[in-house]
Amino acid sequence: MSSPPSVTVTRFAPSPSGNLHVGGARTALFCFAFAKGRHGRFVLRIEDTDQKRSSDAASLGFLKDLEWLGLRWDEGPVFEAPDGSSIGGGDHGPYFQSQRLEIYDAAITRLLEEGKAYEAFDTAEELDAARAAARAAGRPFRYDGAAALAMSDSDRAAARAGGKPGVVRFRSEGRAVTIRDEILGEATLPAGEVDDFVIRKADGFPTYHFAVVVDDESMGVTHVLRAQEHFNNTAKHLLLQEALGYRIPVYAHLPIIFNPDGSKMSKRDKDRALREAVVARGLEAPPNGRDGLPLCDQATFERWRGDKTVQLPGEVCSAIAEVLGVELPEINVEDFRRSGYLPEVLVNFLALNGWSPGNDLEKFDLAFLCERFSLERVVKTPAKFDRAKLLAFNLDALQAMDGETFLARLRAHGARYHPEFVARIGEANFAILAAASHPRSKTLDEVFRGNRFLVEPDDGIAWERTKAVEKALFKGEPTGLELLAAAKPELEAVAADDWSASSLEARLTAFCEAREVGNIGRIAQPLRIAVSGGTVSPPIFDTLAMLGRASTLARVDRCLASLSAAAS
RNA sequence: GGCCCCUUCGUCUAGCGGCCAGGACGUCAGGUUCUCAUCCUGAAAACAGGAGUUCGAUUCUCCUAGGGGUCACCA
Repeated sequence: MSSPPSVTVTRFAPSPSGNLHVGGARTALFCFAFAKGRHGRFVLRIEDTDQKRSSDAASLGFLKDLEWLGLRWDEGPVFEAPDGSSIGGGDHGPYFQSQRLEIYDAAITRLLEEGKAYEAFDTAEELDAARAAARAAGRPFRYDGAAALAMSDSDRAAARAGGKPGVVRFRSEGRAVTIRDEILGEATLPAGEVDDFVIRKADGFPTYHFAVVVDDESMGVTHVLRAQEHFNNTAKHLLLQEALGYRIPVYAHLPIIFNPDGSKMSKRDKDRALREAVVARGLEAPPNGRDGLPLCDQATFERWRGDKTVQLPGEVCSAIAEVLGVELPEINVEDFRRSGYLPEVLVNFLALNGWSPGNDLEKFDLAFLCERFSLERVVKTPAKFDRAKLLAFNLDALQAMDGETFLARLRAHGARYHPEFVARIGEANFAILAAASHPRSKTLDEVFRGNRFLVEPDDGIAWERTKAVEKALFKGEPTGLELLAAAKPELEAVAADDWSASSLEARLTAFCEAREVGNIGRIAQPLRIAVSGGTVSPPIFDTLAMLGRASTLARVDRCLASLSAAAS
């Protein structure tokens, strides 16, 4: 059943090698918005024609990320969303290219029969040599099909029988091709630019170019929105479409998203960040994980440490970073989710890289984007991904929430990424923590990362003698430590069943006034250090309330004992 | 290197022949605050360069420079 041409159909066609990264997410977002805004269909197709690089686990990861962003596909792999609803399916499947081999073969057979494609039996070595020769001569390599074309049927039969793996190449005849693009305009690749490219690999799988063209046709795709790096490829696709008698979809090539330094965003950035940290610390061996075993073997670690081109598996990279306390740059959608960004914020921010609604409007949701998105307003220039602005957007969105929503979303994030923390802190205290953190958090995750002291055992608190700690504890008259000792009886005077932020505040405010120590900060800071080990925590009375009477007093005692001795 | 594309504050962008070139993030300077963060005021900050076209160019054309993409049996 094919769609009437009046229906807009877009598709997002990732290859499942790795995770969905923000560039891909932005492409998917625009595809989604464009289709939805025109009451069309958004198709998801998995381009797994590279057997070496594809894996089932990776393709499933994509689905989860897209769903999280709110980009539900109308057709594609079937996926059960967390809310129990089902996404995907459709009449144009299968949606995994690896399951569509017969379809491609039929089309290739047709081209072969019509003389628009031919078999070739060049070895990788021969091709490499030809490429090297072209390079040495200072000209670009273009495949010369003369020899393959000159083969007779019996030559080919002999080659096949001899077990020589052959490929099928498209006969482009070196024609000039004009590409029409909704964003970039019109461009002509001169004759000779497109050579006889491979359409079926020796392993029997189609190449990307061929599969894309066949699938876009059979899935009724009317608009191809994809990254600008595909612009030149369009010439090949146009040639194939003409040879196969297909419709030509509208093309729109989206600007690429880069790192702030202009490099491509990729997993490599994580390896680089981790390697720098490892080298800076002089680490010679892989650290141990929670189970006490090294996170990877010594040889792998050394090779990775010394060679910038070597990458560690993603999980190993993250695990080592976590043990070392190194923050890796977020690259994949999952990374941003783990870091505590909101999906609606990521959607909003991603849309702003390459598109804007005009009129100085920056904050909007997915529905607005669907309604307003248009190709005319997509810019031509590549964007550099600005995490600082994303962070500011996230803060704004967090602050715009009501307390209840913040609590619910914080809880969901905690359940997913910090289950032990959530279990230990308990329901009532979690609510206090959420309320106290709400006005001061830029991400969901920092609430958990920054407040570990709340769930540590009392004797697990260690006091680092940083400058800020020294100042708060040992400077002034009286010193912070002396004030802390003096305030201890005040804390003890608050009964366990009266232990709340408000009673503590009343008590300690009175204490400050009586002692004429002035600002409440004079006692807040020593207390904060005593109970948390550091100089940063939620407002002090909330902090003490969450800790409870016993823990607070135990920690103050330990602090006094440990640091008074050190001071003298 | 060949071919293709691109060029407004540090960054994301608005602008579609006549604007004191606007907004946001960031930065800087003040202020509020028990830490952190938030919050409030204010400021600095851009049309890559050169020729044209035009009464008039950020806007149109060309050239130069710079940036990007692509030249696989990867997508």
